[in-house]
Amino acid sequence: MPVAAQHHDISPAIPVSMRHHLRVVGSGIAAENTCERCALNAICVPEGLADSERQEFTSLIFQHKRLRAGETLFHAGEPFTHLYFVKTGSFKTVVLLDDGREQVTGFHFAGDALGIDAISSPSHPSEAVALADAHVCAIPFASLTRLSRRVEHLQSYVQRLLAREVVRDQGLMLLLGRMHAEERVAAFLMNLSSRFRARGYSAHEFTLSMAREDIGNYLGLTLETVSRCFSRLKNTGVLDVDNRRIRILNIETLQTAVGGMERATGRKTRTVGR
Amino acid sequence: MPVAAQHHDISPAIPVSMRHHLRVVGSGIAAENTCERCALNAICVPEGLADSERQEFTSLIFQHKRLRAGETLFHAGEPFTHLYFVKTGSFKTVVLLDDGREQVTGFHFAGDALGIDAISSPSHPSEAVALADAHVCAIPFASLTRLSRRVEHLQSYVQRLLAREVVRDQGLMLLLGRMHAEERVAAFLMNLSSRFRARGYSAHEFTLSMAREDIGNYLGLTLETVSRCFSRLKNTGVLDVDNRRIRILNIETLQTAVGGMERATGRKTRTVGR
DNA sequence: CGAAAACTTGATGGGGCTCAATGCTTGTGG
DNA sequence: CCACAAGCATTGAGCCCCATCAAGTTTTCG
Repeated sequence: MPVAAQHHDISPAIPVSMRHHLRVVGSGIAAENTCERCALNAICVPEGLADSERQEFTSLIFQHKRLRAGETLFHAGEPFTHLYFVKTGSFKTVVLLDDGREQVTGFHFAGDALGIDAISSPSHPSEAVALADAHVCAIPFASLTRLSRRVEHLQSYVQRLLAREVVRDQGLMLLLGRMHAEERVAAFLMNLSSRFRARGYSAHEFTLSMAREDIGNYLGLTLETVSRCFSRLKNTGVLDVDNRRIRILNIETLQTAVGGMERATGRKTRTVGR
Repeated sequence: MPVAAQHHDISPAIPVSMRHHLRVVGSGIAAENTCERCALNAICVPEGLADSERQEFTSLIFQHKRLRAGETLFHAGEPFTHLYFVKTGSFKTVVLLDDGREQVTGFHFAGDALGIDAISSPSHPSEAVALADAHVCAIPFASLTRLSRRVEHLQSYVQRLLAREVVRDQGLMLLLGRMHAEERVAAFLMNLSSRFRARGYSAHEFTLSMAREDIGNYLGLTLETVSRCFSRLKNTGVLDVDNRRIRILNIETLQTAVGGMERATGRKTRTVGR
């Protein structure tokens, strides 16, 4: 099975121009270290390392793991051993409540780290599920910690991963606490758009790798509400939505839809912000 | 002005038996280091340090700052220089949206750290406001980083602070995304209860230091809804609420009110979780 | 192809927001 | 010390956004 996107691989694959860098020897686990030639090098591998240190870092990655769509990379409560980096495909992370309720806390694409929230815990507080066939690198966290005692940059690297996660979570809290349904959906799309652009994909046209239900759960809405918001944005000419294919036709309007302007319909302006 | 609680200091003060440890010389900024005799020593100061290292850590605290109720410790966007620990009083932390909307992301009491979310950022992403007259210790973060290069335990200490914050945020996301109003209020009270117990105060009886509006903002509700939930819990005999004075009469019922059981009233059971 | 999953769209109702009035608490100045 | 103001909290009435329920349609995949 080739690594390149299949017809049902709806995740944002690495751009064609870069794909040859990602070839993995054999199937399943690849022993060969390919970081230096990996397209994601600049994203995963910390900056400011000396060549020897950089080599030490990349040599920590001794597992390349494959997952099929729907498979779980780690479950909540499982012992925390590795930090992961998404190479291809995409993931959702989910936290669970005792009574079975779930909250999707994030979507993760090529270059994103997985398992950050387990740092300093014995076990994973959340679980990570592949949304499409995926491929990850695994770094044993104990080794990373050991190495970071000698290599100064690595210390702040882990710190930066954690801090970025805190700020990201705060943004989601703002969304969940203070935004209306349509604002949440607009914010979600803008977020995807800028992340895809940062990875060298189109910011205006992309394919969602997650179901409406996952989006709804992430945004604190139902799948029906998400679907209706998509339709409304489509009818107002902001988006073109065809199943999971998204084309942003008017990114300025979408951006203003995030902020608190009065709604497009001439309804009474709410004092916005519950 | 004495450090001990005043009649309008409605924050959970350090228990009377411990107060003499907290006396600060003069007013304003105290130069003298008092960590060794501070009641919060076990909470703020990292464990597992050698005596000399512990002394180095506490010697970093060269500022003790006082704030009156309503004053801001740091604003969003301000350069990040210090990590703070609450000695007395209480704080709320708030993140801001461009259009003026705010989200309260947490309440912080004696022993809690402030400014964690600014680590690895040039500036504070959130702001911290004193809810009552307060007193904090300030640690210059650059010095802490420098020291943590030599002292191994300090490295994981900062990491643990950050990681704890991530997990805390995930809990709030679950609350904001998946819980009903009354569940949110119950969860909020249970959270306060256990934090007060951990600090040696009563878990059943305490005084809120924040307004209904702050609680509502924190929980993604309006102040009216919070007030109504309080009243309902009072009428069902779970709580005794008198303004900001809270007495938990039936902590088991309050706990079950957090999880997803059907509502107390005989209403139709919802499939819970939007 | 056929079944299951995913998505869309409509109808309906309720939880919580909005608006509004009132009571209570705290702080201030005469 | 009391009156007054300002802020905070409670309570009620009305209504809207979005969850729920229910088809019907499209897509996916064995």
